[in-house]
Amino acid sequence: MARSNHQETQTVLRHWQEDVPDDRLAHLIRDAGRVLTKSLQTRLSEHSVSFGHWSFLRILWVTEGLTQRELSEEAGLMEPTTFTALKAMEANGLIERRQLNGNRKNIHIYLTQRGRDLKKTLVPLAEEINEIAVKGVDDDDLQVTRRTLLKIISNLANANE
Amino acid sequence: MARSNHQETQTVLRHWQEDVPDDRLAHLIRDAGRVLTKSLQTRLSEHSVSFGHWSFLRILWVTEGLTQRELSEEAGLMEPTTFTALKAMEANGLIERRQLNGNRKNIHIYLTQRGRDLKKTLVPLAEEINEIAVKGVDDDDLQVTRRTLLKIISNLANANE
DNA sequence: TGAAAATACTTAGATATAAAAGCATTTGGC
DNA sequence: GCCAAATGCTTTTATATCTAAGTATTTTCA
Repeated sequence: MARSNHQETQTVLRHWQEDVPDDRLAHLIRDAGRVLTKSLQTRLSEHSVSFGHWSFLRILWVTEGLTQRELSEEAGLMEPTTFTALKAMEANGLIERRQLNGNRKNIHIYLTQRGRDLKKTLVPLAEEINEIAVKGVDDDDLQVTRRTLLKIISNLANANE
Repeated sequence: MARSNHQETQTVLRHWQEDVPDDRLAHLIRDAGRVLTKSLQTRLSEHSVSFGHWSFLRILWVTEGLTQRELSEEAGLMEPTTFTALKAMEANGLIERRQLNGNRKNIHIYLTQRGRDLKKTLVPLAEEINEIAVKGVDDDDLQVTRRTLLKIISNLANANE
């Protein structure tokens, strides 16, 4: 598995060193995202946590009791995505879905002890990947990259208005 | 549709202007990729082309007759992804899958006239999105961003060895 | 030359994600 | 206080992608 993973990332790399198509920046950004996601996914799967669940755990480790909708906003994902992920996480014993104060509409999400405990195991994995990813990159360059990506997101947000 | 798209990208934006979690660079890269993909997807769908099909059209506009495996490599995607996409593209009349020279193993992919003609329509869409995305960004910053992303991909490729 | 190895495609099943539409509940204004 | 609008969750359906495993074909080499 590490093997084919390696081959795959090598392929992505070679691709980028060779031909440079017209919409290359978009393509490059997507590829980087894919490699990052896959690296995390591989490590998380050793703890039976999927990438999608990680996104919500991260938020819940900071704030429990949010509604599904609030979680969607925080995660930047659509509600059906959130819904499906949370249902699975409930089934896996990572969270509980509770209705409070007689309100039958809002569903609040709380971690189980198991979900809470995973923080200590999983956060270091993400930090490790970040360290690996940016090794040898100037801090200045990272700043520029962050700024550029934010600008791209903002430009497209306004254009899709 | 443009509306909810807008709201969604706005949500992503707000998210990034507010809290800054620990693995923020990875998250930021993925978000940028998602916004870029969605922008292209929206425009492509007006021509009944999905984003997945676009990836292969782009390659085929440069070189026809590649095998499925070669296309996978070029696109940086796994074979089942390629297989499924090409089957659908064949059904949509964008490509033809042919066996040559009595070789019953390799399948070579050719564009139909319709597939070929789409180039004039679709390439400008991608160019437009790129222009919008990088508007107001320094050329130098773009260079730095490209270099940084490449380095990230390369770092992770080596780490997954 | 015939069996083992390598190659190429295909199938099956899983995850991540979204759009659209439906249903139930709450809220706000008259 | 009631009804219309807004809100929040759920279902359905679709796309994009992967891993793992299966099948068929070609190549290699003993």
